[in-house]
Amino acid sequence: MISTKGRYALRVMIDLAEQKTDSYIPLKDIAARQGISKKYLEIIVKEMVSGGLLTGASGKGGGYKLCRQPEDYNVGEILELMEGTLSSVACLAAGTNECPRKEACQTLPMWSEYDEMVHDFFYGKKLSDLVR
Amino acid sequence: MISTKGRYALRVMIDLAEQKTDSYIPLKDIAARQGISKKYLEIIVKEMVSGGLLTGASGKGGGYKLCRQPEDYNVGEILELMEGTLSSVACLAAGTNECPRKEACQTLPMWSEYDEMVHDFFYGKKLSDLVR
DNA sequence: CCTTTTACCTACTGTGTCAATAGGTTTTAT
DNA sequence: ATAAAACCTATTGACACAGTAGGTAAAAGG
Repeated sequence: MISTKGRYALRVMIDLAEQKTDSYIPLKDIAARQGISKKYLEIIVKEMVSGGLLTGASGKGGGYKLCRQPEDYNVGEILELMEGTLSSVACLAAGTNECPRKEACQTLPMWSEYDEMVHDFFYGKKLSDLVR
Repeated sequence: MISTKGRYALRVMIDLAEQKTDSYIPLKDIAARQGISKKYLEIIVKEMVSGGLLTGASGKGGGYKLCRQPEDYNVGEILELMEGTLSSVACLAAGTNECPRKEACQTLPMWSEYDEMVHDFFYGKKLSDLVR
């Protein structure tokens, strides 16, 4: 299951993509519009900044903004950043030590095929596709 | 992520589908072949019996067997039984109270589309497709 | 009847993640 | 100087995951 982290992150991205202005948008406003705890969003947005999805600016007049055009983001990279992985099974997630049953495993090909389908689905959706 | 419950259940089903005989197979043997704790498998297999995937027989000569032909099972029903749901997001899982943002939500259509794709993938795979 | 083999049952546990909350400090524009 | 914002560290309660432990009931063979 996609956790709130991934889902909220996506909603923040959409919210920002819908803003007309090029100035920074305070998290307070985003939280209010989306009905999400601002404190919790802080954690999420922080990861999005360090992951290169957003830029933040402190101080009065500060906030967050996209650092690319909406059509230059895809949903997959957003979800993968927040969820850590999009893999369906532990043995296919990045950074996992190889399964000793790898060669004999009768389910691995199915999981691989599944993961590829999921990857293609989310990496094929642009942020701009979700904007009103 | 698919948990060990779902993955192990699938391996048990495949293991049973590969047996030539029609007699009951002791869990001990399945656990040994699959390299999974027998105690843990007990919990999983119990759910599979009550879910109608397997039949069990106590006593000497007892064990477990499939109650249908391998081509009459699909992977989706096995995973859904063990995982509870295959839904990608909480708001689409069965038994969840409706999201108040449902109408306005800009991500819901994507999650629905995704869930449909996942459903079709797993319900389109038969157990017999995974047998050697 | 007794023993062996098997499923079946209840309970517990350590670890980790999820979804936040709390309370600060630093930065920046006015 | 002040207000508004991001940024930072720590903590928490609830729950699921992945088992483990120790027993009871059932069935077959001798």
